[in-house]
Amino acid sequence: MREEDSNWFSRWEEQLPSPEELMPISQSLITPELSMAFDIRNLPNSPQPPPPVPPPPSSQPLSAEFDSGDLGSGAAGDEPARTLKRPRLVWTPQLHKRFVDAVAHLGIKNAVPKTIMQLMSVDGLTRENVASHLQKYRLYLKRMQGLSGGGPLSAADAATDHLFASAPVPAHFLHPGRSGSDHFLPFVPVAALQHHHHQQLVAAAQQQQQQQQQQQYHHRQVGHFGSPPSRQFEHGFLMRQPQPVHRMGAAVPTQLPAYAEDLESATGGGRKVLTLFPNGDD
DNA sequence: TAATAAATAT
DNA sequence: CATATTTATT
Repeated sequence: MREEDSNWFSRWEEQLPSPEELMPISQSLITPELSMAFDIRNLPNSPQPPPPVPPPPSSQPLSAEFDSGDLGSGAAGDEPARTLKRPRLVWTPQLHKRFVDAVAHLGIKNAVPKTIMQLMSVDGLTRENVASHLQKYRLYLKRMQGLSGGGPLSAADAATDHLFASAPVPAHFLHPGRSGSDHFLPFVPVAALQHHHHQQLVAAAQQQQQQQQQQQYHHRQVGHFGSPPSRQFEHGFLMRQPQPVHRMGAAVPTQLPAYAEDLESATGGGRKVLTLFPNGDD
């Protein structure tokens, strides 16, 4: 254990905390804000869109439950509704695990950002996120190949790709051209994820956290407002709804269990970062 | 400062 | 969709 370790270790502990312990905490951290349906998906041609989308794009509205007075002190004219830059997505090990799982189930051939994203069914996750991560993942795999064969473990690898190292990499990924085709798929490595612990709480927290996401990135350090609305449990779960996949030659195998997302303010700086984390088991 | 990670552009 | 480049964060 050297000082070097403490560097990434400090942030690491924030990524793999006991969800059960964080749950109660999340409840305290949650802060009610404006609600916007960013979950909407623009469908080019929607044959029968039964859109349960009550909240139209007319959002902007802030509940103004607390002091919505001067949000941007000095920032005259803030345009929250539009021009909303999505917070930096933090790929947590669990999320990456799900990513790898999705790729493993889809196969290298079908492992395209779009399909992966759809299979992951993680709300808030966009194709760009998956694409970017996928590219990094590929590079990681390529590097692993080069080192496998005589090259010993490089400390740099473990230190640089600790995130990827956290996720089990299917052997198939390391062998592109093998057995002619890579359309095999024995079974899903995804064991059994049936932990319904207090997902409700997580769900509620996530719901509120989503709201935070849309909110401006001001508020340096958001303490707890201590206004726990008791009307958030009726929203079912956070997992993405069974999105009917249209325009797909081969239908995806099946959606993975379910994952919720959590928004956490990393870095005391105040930069809001969206950290989706699957509340399954690792 | 440099390095890593994600976002964005090509 | 894949790759390259730029930007933000550590």
